[in-house]
Amino acid sequence: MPPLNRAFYARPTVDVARDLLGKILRHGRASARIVEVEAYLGENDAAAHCASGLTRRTRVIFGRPGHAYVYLIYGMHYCLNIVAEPEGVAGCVLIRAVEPLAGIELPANGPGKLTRALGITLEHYGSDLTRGPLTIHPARRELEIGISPRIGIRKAVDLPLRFFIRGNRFVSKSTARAAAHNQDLARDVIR
DNA sequence: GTAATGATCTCT
DNA sequence: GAGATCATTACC
Repeated sequence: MPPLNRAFYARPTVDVARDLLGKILRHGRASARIVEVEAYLGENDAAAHCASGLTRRTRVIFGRPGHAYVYLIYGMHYCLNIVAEPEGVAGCVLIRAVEPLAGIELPANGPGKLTRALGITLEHYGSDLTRGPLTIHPARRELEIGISPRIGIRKAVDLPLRFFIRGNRFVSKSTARAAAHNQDLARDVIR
């Protein structure tokens, strides 16, 4: 199965985030199903790294869609993001949790854990997801999507920009907690 | 130059 | 509720 093409990523960040759920993330022999993501918009989103404009660290977010934005947080955890929106428009999707399918021995239910489990580091910064070594592949499957506010941030905490697969046990613990508080939001179903 | 600050996780 | 631990940012 070929990787998702550029057009998939060149859409509004929220659409890309929701559609990434259930897709297969591959790195070398390791593969995992994406079960939890968060959308980070450009301007108007105070919680996003790219909110304060174009810097050296955030330049890929403004670049071509379908590339990886990797950064180090708290001095010890790498986080994997997928660049969305057409070139020139800021927007990215944070992969928060994946379900290990093959070639993975470590737990991957959290942004810091999944990068360690998949061997993702800063050298994947700006990597093209349509070419590899890091790729995302389609997977047709019916999903029940839950929506909740993002967590682990200080600003714009109330925006419902987190998407996850309901009932999947690999969704991170803190998401489940946030969802319990927002049952009216977590009721969306797509196919 | 230098200093403060996190899209976190684990253990106590 | 603290600690691990460092790239990026903002401000001298």
